[in-house]
Amino acid sequence: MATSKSVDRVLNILTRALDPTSESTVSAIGQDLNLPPATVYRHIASLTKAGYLHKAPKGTLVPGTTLLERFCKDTWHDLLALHARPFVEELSNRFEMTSHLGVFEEDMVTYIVKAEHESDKLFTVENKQLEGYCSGVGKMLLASLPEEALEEYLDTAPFPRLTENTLTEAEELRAELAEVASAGCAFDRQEFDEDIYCAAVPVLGAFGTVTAALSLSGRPEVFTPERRQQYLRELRDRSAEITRSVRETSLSTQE
Amino acid sequence: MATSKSVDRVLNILTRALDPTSESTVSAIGQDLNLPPATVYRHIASLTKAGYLHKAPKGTLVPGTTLLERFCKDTWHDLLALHARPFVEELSNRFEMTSHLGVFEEDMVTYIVKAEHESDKLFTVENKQLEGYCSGVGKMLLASLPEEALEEYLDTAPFPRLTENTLTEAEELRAELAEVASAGCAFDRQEFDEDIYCAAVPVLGAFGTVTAALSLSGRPEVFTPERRQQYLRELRDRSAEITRSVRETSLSTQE
DNA sequence: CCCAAAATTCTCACAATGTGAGAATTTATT
DNA sequence: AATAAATTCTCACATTGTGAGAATTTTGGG
Repeated sequence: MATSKSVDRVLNILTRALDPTSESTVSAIGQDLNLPPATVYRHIASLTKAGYLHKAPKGTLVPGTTLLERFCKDTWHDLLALHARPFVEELSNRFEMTSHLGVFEEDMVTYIVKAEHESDKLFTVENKQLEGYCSGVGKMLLASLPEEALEEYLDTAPFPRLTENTLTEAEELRAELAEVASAGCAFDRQEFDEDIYCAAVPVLGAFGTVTAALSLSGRPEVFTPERRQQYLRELRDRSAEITRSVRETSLSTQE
Repeated sequence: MATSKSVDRVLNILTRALDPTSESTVSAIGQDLNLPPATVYRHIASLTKAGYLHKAPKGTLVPGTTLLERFCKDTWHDLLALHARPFVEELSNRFEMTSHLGVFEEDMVTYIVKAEHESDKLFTVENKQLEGYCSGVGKMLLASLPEEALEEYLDTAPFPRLTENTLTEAEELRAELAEVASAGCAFDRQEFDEDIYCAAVPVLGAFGTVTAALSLSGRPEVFTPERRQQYLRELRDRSAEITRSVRETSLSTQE
């Protein structure tokens, strides 16, 4: 029963902070558990840094990004969308193309942020679900699924053919997703629509795993090999910034 | 930046264990974070004791009761029902009356466990929702609500009158609930049905707060003052056993 | 706008407390 | 039954967490 004091204290603090019935302010917790302020602050700093708690405006503590990502998918998606939007818009403006941020829910892709350029409109809509097997974001997310979940998805094959490039067979898609996984990016090569090409990269969350995917879509002509590389570079940079932005909010302001 | 090593380690372990994409076995975590087994085990013991993790059969770690109660209401209710059932049945048999375990959801009471004696059937059904203001379980749960939530509920007054004892006005109910809160038990004095009397006590969860209520219902005649005391004693004992049972599972077997 | 009262962060010296190797035990696996 | 793995225990050491108090920032009245 060699249980460590500091750890037990921290967990008590966390539990107390997560208790929905009592106001969770830093010093109230100190009172309740009668711990000296210095100690409580130190520990709450750890909890905050690790994404378990988040300091909301008026000094109250609320569940942090780690807990949200794991247990409150909707709230997490909202938070992610909030932080990602500026970057998605930046991408769209820079390249005069459409940029999406999408997540995976019940075998479907949901675009939670979309920014398009007036010159090049797409039919997609925020918060509407669409199939995963035939889009850049979808394939990126599928490729990041745990083994069994992916196999379950592949069991629903064959998939409806939408263009001559669509991957309709389980075997084709499995191979493609393996490549996507190892490359860390996905392309939709006119698999959904003859006139759309797309590049997508993963966005990492609190667990260091793929929580969303970020994409740029446009007319096939612009996706020359060298441009593709440029797009990927930009997408990767923005993706990293999104991850950082969400993580940092855990440490600083707003909800 | 005086952050403590053991605490940071524990939080890393917890995060790693909660990561849904990788198998969370005790030693796999040790590998990943390269920590010596002794250390990992010690810390996981703390996490388990505090209800943040739970050792599932084959050695995998799953979210514990504290997290479930706070973030996965449905799973929590299932778990609670599983553990409570034997005690609810015991109560029903012992007194040849009906016993319920109920929780509060969106302003309504849901009975998640019911045991009745053949001699004294009630019309209630497991998992069906019913109003809170006119039952023992309902009043016990209402009385345990945080201030604002209760006021919000009271704003929906007046409540439909079901018998001549029904508390229909916000003011009446507020006063009654204050008494219930301070007494730590609630009676339904034929407020819902002329032929039913009921006693209810709270059931505490991982936060030490009221997570459910346990009741005995029967014909009014049997609720003599001295019998009432006996019922309350039994209810309180069973309630404590339910709490203990759920908590201990965090330390031992099954999911 | 300013002052008082909290709240929060920092500093630091001390020893209490967490540490990890390894032995001992229990539990899977063949 | 035998072997391997997983888990718990033991223990001596110094690393690391501790909390009082001072210093700084933020908050909230008036």
